[in-house]
Amino acid sequence: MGPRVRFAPSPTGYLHVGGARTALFTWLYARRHGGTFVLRIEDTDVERSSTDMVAGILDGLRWLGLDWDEGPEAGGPHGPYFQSERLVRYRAAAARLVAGGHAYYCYCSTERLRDEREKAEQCGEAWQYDRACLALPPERIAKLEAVAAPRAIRFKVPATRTAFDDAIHGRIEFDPRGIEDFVVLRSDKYPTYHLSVVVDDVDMAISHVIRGDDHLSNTPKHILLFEALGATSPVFAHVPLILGADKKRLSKRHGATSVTEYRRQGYLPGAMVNFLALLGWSPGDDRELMSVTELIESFSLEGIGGGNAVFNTEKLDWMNGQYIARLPVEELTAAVAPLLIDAGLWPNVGVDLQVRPADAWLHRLVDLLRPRAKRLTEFVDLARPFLTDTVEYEPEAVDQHLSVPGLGGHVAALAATLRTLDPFDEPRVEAAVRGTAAERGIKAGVLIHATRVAVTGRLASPGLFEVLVLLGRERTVERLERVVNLLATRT
RNA sequence: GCCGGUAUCGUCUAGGGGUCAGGACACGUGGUUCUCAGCCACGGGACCGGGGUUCGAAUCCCCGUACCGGUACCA
Repeated sequence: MGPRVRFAPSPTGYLHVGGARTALFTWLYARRHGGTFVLRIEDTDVERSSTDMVAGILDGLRWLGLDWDEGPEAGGPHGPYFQSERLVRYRAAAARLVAGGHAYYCYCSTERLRDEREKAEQCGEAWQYDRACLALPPERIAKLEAVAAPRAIRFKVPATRTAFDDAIHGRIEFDPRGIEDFVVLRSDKYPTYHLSVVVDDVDMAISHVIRGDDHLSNTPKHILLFEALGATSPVFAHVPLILGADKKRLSKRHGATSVTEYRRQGYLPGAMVNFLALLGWSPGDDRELMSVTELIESFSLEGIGGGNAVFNTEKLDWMNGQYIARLPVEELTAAVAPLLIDAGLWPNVGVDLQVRPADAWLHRLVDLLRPRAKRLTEFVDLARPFLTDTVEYEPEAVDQHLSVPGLGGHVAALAATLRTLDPFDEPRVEAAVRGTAAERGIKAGVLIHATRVAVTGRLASPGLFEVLVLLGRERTVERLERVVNLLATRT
């Protein structure tokens, strides 16, 4: 039996990169050890949760390739996997705690608690629940019950020290005096986070809890609950948080925080996974570009560092570029095509494509463009000159390369040569361009640059001869002649 | 405030009582070249501060500082 681990997001927002990384670590751990990855939706906060958010989170996980063995849509023997459907269990557990003397009813009003806290705060002190309801006389309780006074259930924190060995941080101890008698079941009969996680982790037989560092301080409460419920605590591993460039907790201010957003911006799931895996975790050697298989093989909780990590978009960009460079053409094209379609650039091709297989041509284009793209979305702009016949000339390009004296004649000569060139392949096109330049007594570079501007309108493009061949003879000649005319009108 | 965590190039990190403190991103220089990108080579750049322990500390211990998290009838 392998370990049972879980990822338990609350659907109050989209899948955050921090959550995604926690999910990734958890998933890697399960896959590494032949365990079970459970997905549980913590939607007890009905007000803030929504089914749209759930769908978004599932989509995000699927996009990253993090498949779950048990959970929404997958089912499993420990369901239901939505906390909102498990309320009876929490209430039963809370009742059991009361019955066992581990918890007690609390009738204190939120106003009173708030006032006490404020009062203490004014004196610069922290206030902890004073156990006012722990020793309520029976007749007082009877009276309160008679009027059905709202009551919450508080956990009676024992005076023993709690300690545990965190898989990432090592031994951690807590003084019980720092922990107040926290509420486990609210007066509205909804559980607090502490109760629901523990009950669910027990029910779902979770062996390892891998979660964000922000839960480290809650862990003693959870351990106390596991004990009170008669269960053994799972192994805990608290992974450090992801910060923004200013070392503050990553938030909208830092730009994109949801994986959906990164997907939209043109990042490949493989790159995202690879990048996230290396944020806070290291295989122990110098490897950086790692396939999912390699990640699984090398993953261990010990490899996770103790400190928070800054989300470095530049490195993500680099890594994405690496993935774009390595992805098989078919896959890359399949990923890019929808973007071209959305931009209205495809299918929308010139005459040449009537005789060429369109997909093969697109493959060549994508291949030509890929070393220049860090994100998929960049393909749209890069591909534009190839997919539309309206050449937009960049002013600087025109200034720099089309204002050469006598250029019209040179370009016209090149157009004439190319018109009859057959076959129209790279070596011949190159020879034609260089030959024309030589005949006309100008440097090849001058003609090359002018031609580039003529056919793409831009200062930069892939290698010119490859561009011309891909464009085809007719479109090349047509664009060259357009420039010849342009230059003629100008002078 | 109290409790907990963390601290190696700007960033992600490896390492760990004796190393030229290694790699990657970013940056700089050069090469390839028709431009850009890419690719290749080279370069600058770090052990938070102070005390201990030790022949020797960046590494172990303590204190401090900074940052992060928690301190709710949020999760």
